[in-house]
Amino acid sequence: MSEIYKALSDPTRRQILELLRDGELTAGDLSTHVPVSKPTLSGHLNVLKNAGLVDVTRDGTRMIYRLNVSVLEDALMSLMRTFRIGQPDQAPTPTAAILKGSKL
Amino acid sequence: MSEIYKALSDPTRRQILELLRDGELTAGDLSTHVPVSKPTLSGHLNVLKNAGLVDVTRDGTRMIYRLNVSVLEDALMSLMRTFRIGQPDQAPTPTAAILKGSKL
DNA sequence: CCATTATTTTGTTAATTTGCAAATTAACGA
DNA sequence: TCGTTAATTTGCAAATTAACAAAATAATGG
Repeated sequence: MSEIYKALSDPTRRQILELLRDGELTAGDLSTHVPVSKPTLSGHLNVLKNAGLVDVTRDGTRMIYRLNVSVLEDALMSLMRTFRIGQPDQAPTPTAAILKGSKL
Repeated sequence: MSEIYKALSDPTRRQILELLRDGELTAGDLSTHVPVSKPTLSGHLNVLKNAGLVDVTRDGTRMIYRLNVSVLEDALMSLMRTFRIGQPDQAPTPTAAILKGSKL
């Protein structure tokens, strides 16, 4: 599970994910948009693949990469639950409710 | 902004954030729960502080650390918007709506 | 099977990160 | 100002990461 955060921690990899956001791209397509050498790009794609954030299929000589949003979604939801983000506040205890209504 | 992802990419730092989730703790408190030396812990706390994920105040000889949830919240919300997570699906085009209602 | 295209693997280097022990700083109370 | 407690900074080693060029692999078309 920790591999996802590692994968997200590099700006080049986040750029790749954003490029894939609107649809699948080949390694070569990505190469024209991401300012690193092809071997370096290939390494980043491998990190993303191992984290489950992208899926790959082959089409002839090219490799087609696509985003796997659900993995990202699960990771974010998990973080949100852990830190209680975007969730209803804890229901106040009766005592807290009384104090809140009192003059002091 | 990229510092937040970097900060989150280390498991020890995520553990620290979780420990702070339920309330503030001193560096010493954290030290008893996190299995690294105090200098190492201090380094991690500094990374979290620079990312804005924690705030610090001094209380006599101790340093009190507390979670800054809003920074984490903003980062996650930004990611969700970027990848259109937890948002209503794209409004269907008129044509798509017609096709959806048809038998084929 | 050979040439071409697309991509990955290998080998290497430089930079960054993580870890610890030892030394240092900061605040407090006697 | 000492001595004590709490935490950080410094200095250094080991591990990891990101980058590239060159070589290797895989698939296709002739």
